[in-house]
Amino acid sequence: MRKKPATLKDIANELGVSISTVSRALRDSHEVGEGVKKQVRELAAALDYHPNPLALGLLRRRSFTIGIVVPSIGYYYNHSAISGIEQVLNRRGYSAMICQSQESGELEALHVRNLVSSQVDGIIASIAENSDDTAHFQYAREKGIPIVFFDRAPDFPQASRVVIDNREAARNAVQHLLNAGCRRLVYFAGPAGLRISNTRYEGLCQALEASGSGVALHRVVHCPIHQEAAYSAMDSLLGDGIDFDGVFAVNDRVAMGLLSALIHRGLRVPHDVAVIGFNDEPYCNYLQPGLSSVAQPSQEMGAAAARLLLQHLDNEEESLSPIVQIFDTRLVVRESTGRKTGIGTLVH
Amino acid sequence: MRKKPATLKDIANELGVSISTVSRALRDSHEVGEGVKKQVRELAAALDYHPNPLALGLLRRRSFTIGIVVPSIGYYYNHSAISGIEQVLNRRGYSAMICQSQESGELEALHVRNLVSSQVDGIIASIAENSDDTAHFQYAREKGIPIVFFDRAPDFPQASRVVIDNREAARNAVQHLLNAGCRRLVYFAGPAGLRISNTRYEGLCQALEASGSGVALHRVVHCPIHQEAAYSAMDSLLGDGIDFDGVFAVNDRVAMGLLSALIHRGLRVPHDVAVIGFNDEPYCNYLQPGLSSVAQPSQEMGAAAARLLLQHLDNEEESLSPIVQIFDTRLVVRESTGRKTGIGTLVH
DNA sequence: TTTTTTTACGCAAACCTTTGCGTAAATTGA
DNA sequence: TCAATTTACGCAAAGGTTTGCGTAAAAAAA
Repeated sequence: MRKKPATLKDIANELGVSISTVSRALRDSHEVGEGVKKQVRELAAALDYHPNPLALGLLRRRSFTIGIVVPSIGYYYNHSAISGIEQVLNRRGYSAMICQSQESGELEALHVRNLVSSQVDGIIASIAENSDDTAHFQYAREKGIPIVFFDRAPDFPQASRVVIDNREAARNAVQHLLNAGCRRLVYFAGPAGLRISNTRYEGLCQALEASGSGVALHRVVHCPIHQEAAYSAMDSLLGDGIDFDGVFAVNDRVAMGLLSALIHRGLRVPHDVAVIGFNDEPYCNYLQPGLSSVAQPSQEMGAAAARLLLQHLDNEEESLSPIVQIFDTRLVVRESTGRKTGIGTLVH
Repeated sequence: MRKKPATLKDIANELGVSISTVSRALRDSHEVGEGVKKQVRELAAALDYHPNPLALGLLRRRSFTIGIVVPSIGYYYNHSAISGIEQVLNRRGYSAMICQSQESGELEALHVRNLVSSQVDGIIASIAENSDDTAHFQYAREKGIPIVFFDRAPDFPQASRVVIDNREAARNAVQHLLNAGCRRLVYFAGPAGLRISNTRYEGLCQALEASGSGVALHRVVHCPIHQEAAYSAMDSLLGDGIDFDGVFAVNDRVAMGLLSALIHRGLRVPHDVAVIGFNDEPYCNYLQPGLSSVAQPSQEMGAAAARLLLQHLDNEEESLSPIVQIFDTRLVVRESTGRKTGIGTLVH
């Protein structure tokens, strides 16, 4: 037996006034006498009245629901960002529908169209790895639904985005590898269709060019974003007899897998091979050796994306033009890129 | 400029029929002629009509929003469970408000009361570590809002729960340590007020008792659920000169931290000390040595919790009595509890 | 005192949908 | 052919809230 929540009508009937008066009293309108106001407020508190969000939404033509679409909530970056999104959203009374594309463009499109059917007020998204078709986002935009991308954004100028400078971040990471003495690099790029990975590749090339001769990229390795896949990929790379002394990985999952393969093959990290990842996941510091990485302020970026979306929702009519926010990254140096001549961290 | 979604009225006006007829036509009522039905359906498709969820909700007295309260979305168990919850919920058109208690009972209470104000249809929760005050859940129940706990459940018989048998799981884990040859154990229990930790402690004791003499629990260590805290705690434990050869940790975060401290202190795992954690987080396999752990089907448990909640919502009036679902755990054995006489995995 | 202004409230529409009930017209049965 | 039934639709209420407009009574101004 569900208790019916108190409504304005309940208060109005009890007090013998009209519903409008109660509504105005609770909003502290000057059109209501002080005596009545006081009575209304007291009774509202006694009945534990809370305005019905659906009625408000119906009136305001808002569902107060936004859609979140990410490849996987399992990625540290994503659940960390969602955490930031939720914190901003909850304060404003919004709730979220979280959808996982599982790195599938088709599933992503399905989710987005479902969200539009559900009449969400806005969408925050990080796209699937091979998602170059943006028809579903176009569809949402045509319905007037604002979109904010974060982390992985497609080429879609009609939406705001919260991202990092992937080129620069990669350049810095690779420069760090070079500074550590690496000369023959391998790039573990993740899936071939991943835009941010390609952008990071450009940064990698820039760093190589800037450093002049004597350094080279010996291989770009593609594999799914799994530890296992990265492990296998590194294992077969070593089997091929490729000669390298530094690895830049598109993210920490991949780095974690390949690191494990290196160790199991008897290579010393960083003595034989230095490794750097991306995202600075919480376990990086606890791998052996500790994994150097590029840290992104994921939670802040999620919060920023949510704030941006709210901003678009608040300026509904003026149709705010898309905004791009670029966040800074931070290089976190650990043992996996320690100086080659340094004391090996693996010597227990 | 927000496009107004098509409504029944739009279709009705266009076709010169009444709103009710359109509504019935779309629901394929026998009270509408075939010709009209066809016209309505075609126009609905052309206008890309989707029923307004708020109007439906208002009518059905449902917000189609549920609240999720967890200590932190950063814990693997939680975001994995949330993933399962969302999948079940989204299919039924529900959205979620995710709240993090940050392990604070006060914040948890605040969140729950806010959710009640937001008139959520139900709540799925895993409680904060020291949350023995259940007044806020009581408050929600009095409003007729169904609650399903998962993982960490308080002593609150008016709500369903989806849990594991923590006593048995701990007993098995400790038995495994004993089988591996451990005789002097330490329990890294996490925060003192954590119910599941205390229950696991009971399981630990049962395993010790069952194994007769010759084995003993040498210390119970309390610390917050952080790698850093666990590292420090283990570090000072070693400083105290406590003699032990096996560690059972309340979860993998704690295990990861203490493992790191052991390694840095020069101890060999599992040769000198065997370690087992809980939850089987994705990185367990990639620590050095690989961390043995107790796996819970977190995503399935989240999905089960969501299904249970929907079940309660569907049987609203009959007021289904609380249901308890207990899931099986699985021991995942890795190097950290490998045979003492085995080849050390640390020898690179 | 009369007129104008202010105060303090109520009515009703709007937001969108479902559904019980009423009712013409068409169909069936006698 | 007339009554009884069926078919196919419309009306209106309900769900909870906000808000423009109308209007009595009270207060202020003339």
